[in-house]
Amino acid sequence: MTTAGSNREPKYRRIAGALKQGIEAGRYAPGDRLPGENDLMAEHGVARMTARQALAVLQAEGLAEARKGAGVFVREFRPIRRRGIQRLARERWGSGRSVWGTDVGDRDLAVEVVEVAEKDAPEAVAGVLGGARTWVRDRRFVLDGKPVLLSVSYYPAALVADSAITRHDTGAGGAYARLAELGHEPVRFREEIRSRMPTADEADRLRLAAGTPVVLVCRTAFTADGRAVEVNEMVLDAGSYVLEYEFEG
Amino acid sequence: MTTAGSNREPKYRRIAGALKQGIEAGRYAPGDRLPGENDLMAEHGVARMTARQALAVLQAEGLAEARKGAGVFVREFRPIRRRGIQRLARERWGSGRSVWGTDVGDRDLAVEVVEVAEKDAPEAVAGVLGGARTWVRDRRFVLDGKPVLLSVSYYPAALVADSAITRHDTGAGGAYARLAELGHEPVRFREEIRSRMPTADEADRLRLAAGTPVVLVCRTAFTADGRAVEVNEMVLDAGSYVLEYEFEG
DNA sequence: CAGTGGTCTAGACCACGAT
DNA sequence: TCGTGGTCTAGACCACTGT
Repeated sequence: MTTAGSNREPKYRRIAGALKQGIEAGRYAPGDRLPGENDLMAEHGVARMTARQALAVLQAEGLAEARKGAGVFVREFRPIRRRGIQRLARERWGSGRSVWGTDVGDRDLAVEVVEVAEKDAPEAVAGVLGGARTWVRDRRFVLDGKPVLLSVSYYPAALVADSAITRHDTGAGGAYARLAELGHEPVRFREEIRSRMPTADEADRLRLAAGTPVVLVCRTAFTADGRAVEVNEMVLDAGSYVLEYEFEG
Repeated sequence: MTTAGSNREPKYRRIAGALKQGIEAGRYAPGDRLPGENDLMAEHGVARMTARQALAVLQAEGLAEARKGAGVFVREFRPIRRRGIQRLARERWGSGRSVWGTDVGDRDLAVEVVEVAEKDAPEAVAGVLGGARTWVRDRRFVLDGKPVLLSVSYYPAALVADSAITRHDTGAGGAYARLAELGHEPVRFREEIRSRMPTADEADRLRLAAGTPVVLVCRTAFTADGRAVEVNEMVLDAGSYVLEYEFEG
């Protein structure tokens, strides 16, 4: 087969490429349904598995999303902005004028408290906090009905045992206000960031489409005298967030 | 088929799960070869496509990597640490004691200059810099022979036209030193971070295995009077980096 | 060279979503 | 109910890697 000319690109890639072009050219807008397996089989004269492979490429790249019994649809990207320093963010310099324009989000954010319990922290966290015995606050953040963030916070048990941090509702000002009242106000923070594909559990709890990575943010909060009083491990839906940090050279 | 008991997990997932367990349990160490398609077909009595699907799961999750003609291998994760504020990073508080232990990297880092040219910047960048006419520095960073970072920097053409920023070698201290000499020293920075699956071109230029996301970092540098003098768009291999930021509340 | 993963076919049955 | 994507089979040929 294959008349003259070297066609060394696999069929499924050619098909995927054609679909991608269609998306970029705007022939398929975000939310639109793409041609289905049967359409591609007929149009390109290929077997079902080949058509599937083509659609799988778009899904793996995060461009499309399959809905069982309905079709494959073009995905949308409307992330929310998370600022490292909220206080400074409102200063005059450089305000507005961000490269990735995103809604600041006055949307409906719900916080589900999954669990609050006294537990041993993982080894790496225990090393930072100076002891394994911790109170753990496990929460999930849901934006407009879509889960976007899993958050697990660890506090040294000896420090917070008698505070509202051990209860579902930490009260006004949250855990940091309670730490401050205890004489351990966090004033400095370190955030470590990486990204990878989600585990099956993470994909489930964040309801992630295939082809969506997660961003891992690990925040450590320090008091003025350098003691670590909180480690917060967060798992973010990468399609829902843009992180922002500002600092001086 | 399927003797008693509801086995509603697809075969390929069961097989993938078994392989994952093997990795977690250490039966397959990083770099080891996993059972191949033929092995899985024989062991589980399935068709080739099904065995492939199982192996595809591990690759999509970034746990394994296929090498044509050789096999599928367990991947390793040894990222390098990139600090937002190098100066402050050496202060006493909180030094050491990071949650994700990673080599600070005294490894061999090569910088390839792909292109230095005067060009129109993309619309979003032009908006930040206050004009589309820019000098563009396109570079690729290679660590121990493995590409880890693509970097494209934009500078207002009117500002840097006569400086070494327009040449391949910017000289001692780099572009920031040249900007300082021109009276436009960058003193404040904003970095915006997101993550997604790579485009085919990015995967190619970073030699990414399937199942590896990229991290996008967009840095904007401001002078003391609030003028943006550089926008640097970076594409990082997510498997090669941990980003770190420190700030005060 | 033998073995590996990569691509592809032509069927099949299923669970699910919308109508 | 009908069309969709999801899973699976049993074959096949190819290009590549290693020895």
